[in-house]
Amino acid sequence: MYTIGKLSKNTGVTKRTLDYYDEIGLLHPSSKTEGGHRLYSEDDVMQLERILALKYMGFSLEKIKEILGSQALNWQESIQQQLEMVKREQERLKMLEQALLGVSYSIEFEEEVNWSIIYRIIQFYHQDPEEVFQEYHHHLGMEEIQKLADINARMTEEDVHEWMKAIHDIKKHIHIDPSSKEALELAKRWLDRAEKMFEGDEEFMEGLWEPLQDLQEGIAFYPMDKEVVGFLQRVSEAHAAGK
Amino acid sequence: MYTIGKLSKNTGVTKRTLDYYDEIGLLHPSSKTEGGHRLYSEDDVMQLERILALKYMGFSLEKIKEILGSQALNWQESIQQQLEMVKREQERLKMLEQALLGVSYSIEFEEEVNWSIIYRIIQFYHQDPEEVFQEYHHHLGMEEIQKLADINARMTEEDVHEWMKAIHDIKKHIHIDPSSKEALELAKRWLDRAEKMFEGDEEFMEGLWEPLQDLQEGIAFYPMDKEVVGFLQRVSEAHAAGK
DNA sequence: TTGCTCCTCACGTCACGTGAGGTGGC
DNA sequence: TTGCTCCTCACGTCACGTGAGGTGGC
Repeated sequence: MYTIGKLSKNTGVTKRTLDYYDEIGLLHPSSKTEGGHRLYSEDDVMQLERILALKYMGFSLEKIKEILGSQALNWQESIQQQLEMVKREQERLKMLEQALLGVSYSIEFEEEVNWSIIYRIIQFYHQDPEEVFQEYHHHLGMEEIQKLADINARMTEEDVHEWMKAIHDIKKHIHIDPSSKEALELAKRWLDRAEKMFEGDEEFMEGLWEPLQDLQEGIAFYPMDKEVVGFLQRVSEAHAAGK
Repeated sequence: MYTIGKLSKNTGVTKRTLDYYDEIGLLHPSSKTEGGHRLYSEDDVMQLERILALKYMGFSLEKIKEILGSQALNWQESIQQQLEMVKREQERLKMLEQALLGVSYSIEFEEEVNWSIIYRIIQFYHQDPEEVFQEYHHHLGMEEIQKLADINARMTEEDVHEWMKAIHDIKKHIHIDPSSKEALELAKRWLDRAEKMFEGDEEFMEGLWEPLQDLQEGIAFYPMDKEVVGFLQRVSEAHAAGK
C-alpha cells in the first residue's frame, strides 16, 4: 500500500495529478485510512502505468477512461485512429518546418521580414498535403506527383537553403541582359540545384518544365514565380541563339 | 472599414476570437462608431494576417504580441527556437508512431493487449531520441550508431510488421529442437528480414550481432530479447555442427 | 419599425499548477 | 508533542466556444 506521496515519488506523477485522477474517476485508490488518506494498492500502480502509457500515446483522459473501462473492446480501432492522427500531425509539422525555414532564409537574404512570402508559403501549405501537388495534375500522372512529393519530403535544410539562395539571386538581377555571362551563371546555378534534386533524371525534369511555365502564382518555398521562369527561359534562348 | 462581422467572414476568424484579441490587446480596431461598434481598417486586416501567420507557425498569442510589438528585433531567434521545437516534436511523433504500431501488431498477433510490451516500448522511447542508440556505444562507433538510427527511421510500416511477426513466431516456438527443419525456417525468416533491413551489408550486421548478445532487456519494437537471441544462436550452432 | 448585427458579461473547456487553511499519522 | 504528510477548496492557465440579455445601425 502506497500513500499518495510515495506513489508520486515512485512514478514521478505529481500529487495534484493523482488527486485529479481520483476526482474525475480515472483512478480511485482502492482503499482509504479512517482519516481519509488515500491508499494505493499494487493493482492501482499497474492501472496508473496503463494510464500513463495511453497518455504518452496521445489519448485524452476521457478517452483513456473509455478504453480502460471497456475491456479490450475497440483497442485496434482506437490505436488506428491515434495512428492516423499522429501521421497527419507529422505531415503538418513537416510543412511547418519548411515554412519556417523559408521565412528564416527570406530574412537572411533580404534582411527584413518579407510578409508576402510568408502569406504565400502559408496559403500554399494550408491546403491538404495531398492537394499541394494536385496543381500539377493537368500535366503529370499520379506516379509523377508521388515522386515529386517524395523528393520534396527528402529535401534537407541545406537543400532548401541553396534553392532559396539561387532563386533570390535571380530575382535580384532579374533585369540584367539575358545573354550576359552573369545571367548564364545565375541560370546555371539554378540548373545545378535542379539536377541535384532530381538526381539527374533529365526526363522527369523536362516533364516538369512545361507545367512550371503555366503556373500563375509560384510554388513551394521561395517564390519560384513567373518572373524567375521567364528569366531562365530568356537566358536559355539567348544562349542557344548566340551559339 | 470593416465591421467585426465582415472581417470575420472575410478571414474565417470567429467574432469571439476578434473580440478576444481586442480584449488582450493583440489587435485593437483602429476606430469605433459612436455606439461602440468596432471598425477595422485595411492596416488592421494586415495585422490580423500577420497574427494568423505566426499562429500557424505555432507561436502563442503572448509570443506573437511580443514579436509584432518589438520591431523586427529577434525574428531570427524566434524562428530558430520555433524550428527547434518543431523538430523535437517531429522526433517524438516518429517514436510515438512506432510505439503505436508495435502495440497494434502485438494485439494482432496475440489477440490481447500485451501491457509489458507497451511498457517496454514506452520506456525505451521515453528517453532522448539520441540516447536510444547509445546503449550500443560500448561496441559501436558514432558513425555506426548514426547509420543504425537512419536505418531505423527509414523502416516502413510493413517492415515493422514483418519484423514483429518473425520475432513473434520465434517466441511462440522458442522450445522446439534447434536442429529441426522448423527451427531453421524460423531463423531464416529472421535473417532474411535483417538482410533486407541492412541492404545486405554483412559486415555491419555482424558488428551488431555481438552487442545484441549482451543486451539485458531487449530492444526497440517487439521484444527482441535474450530468449530470441539465444534461439538464433542455438539454431546456428546446431546447423553448423550437423553439416 | 423591424431584423440583423453588435455589445459586454460570464461560464465552460482541459489537465493540471499553485497556493491556503486545516487535519491525520508516526 | 513536533514535523511532515495529507486533506479539500478554490483560483489560475490558454484560446477561445457558447450562450444570455441588451442595444446600435441601416
